[in-house]
Amino acid sequence: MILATWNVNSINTRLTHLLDWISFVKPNVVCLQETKIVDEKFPFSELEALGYSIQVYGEKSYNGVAILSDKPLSNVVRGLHQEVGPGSRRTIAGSYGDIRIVDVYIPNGGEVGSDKYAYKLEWLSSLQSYMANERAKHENLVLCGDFNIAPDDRDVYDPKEVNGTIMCSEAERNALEAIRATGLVDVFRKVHDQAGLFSWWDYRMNAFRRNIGFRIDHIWASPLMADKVKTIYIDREPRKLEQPSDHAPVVAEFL
DNA sequence: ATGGTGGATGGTCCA
Repeated sequence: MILATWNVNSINTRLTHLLDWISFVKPNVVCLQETKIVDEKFPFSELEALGYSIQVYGEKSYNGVAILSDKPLSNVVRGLHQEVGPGSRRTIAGSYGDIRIVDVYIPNGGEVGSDKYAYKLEWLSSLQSYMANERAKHENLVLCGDFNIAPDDRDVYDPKEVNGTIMCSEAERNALEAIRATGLVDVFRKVHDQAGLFSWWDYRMNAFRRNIGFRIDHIWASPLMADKVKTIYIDREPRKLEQPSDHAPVVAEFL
């Protein structure tokens, strides 16, 4: 089973890249973030033509998540707990056979100490309780998406430069660790331990060419599920194209 | 401290 996660930064602008990439990689499940589109306007037909069933939870201009799957998901849940409304369409979950999949777009957080940062930490706390509940219910569980947090020094281009700033602050990393401690494994780190493997590069300052990046897009799984990983990689190819998303897709294959 | 770029939008906000 091949599962991918990709922050596309607008499904409309990235649709051609997404269709080409999916046709090449042929994932069974694709978790998308930052679709930036209301559900009625999602490009269903183009993706259905590739054989995918689609579940969406979007809003105008900002945020928005979706899951594409080659067989329909069951028990789809939108949002964390009871939250509704704009600014919060960041989570969609569903069951692919006996695998529970949770797709998240964790808030960016602006700058450390800002209102947005406080919101990010609150949101992470809410995700922790959500995931504790999911973990209690599902033996095979995947949490994936744009976490907007680089877990450790290997996941940033220059720890001395960025530790303590957004995506790399102690409070964010502690909150992320608390979510992991509900019973999940960073599948990428189960396979690769080297530094400098990033999933996001700022559009500015030729950051991609200079590999000034961060590993903030993740696939986490419950232990038995993580044990079944065959390969996991970050696909930098789409980031090299004209008009790319600033994020690269992450792909995992499970036996 | 600022600004560098890109998406949605039609002013700025967000990342």
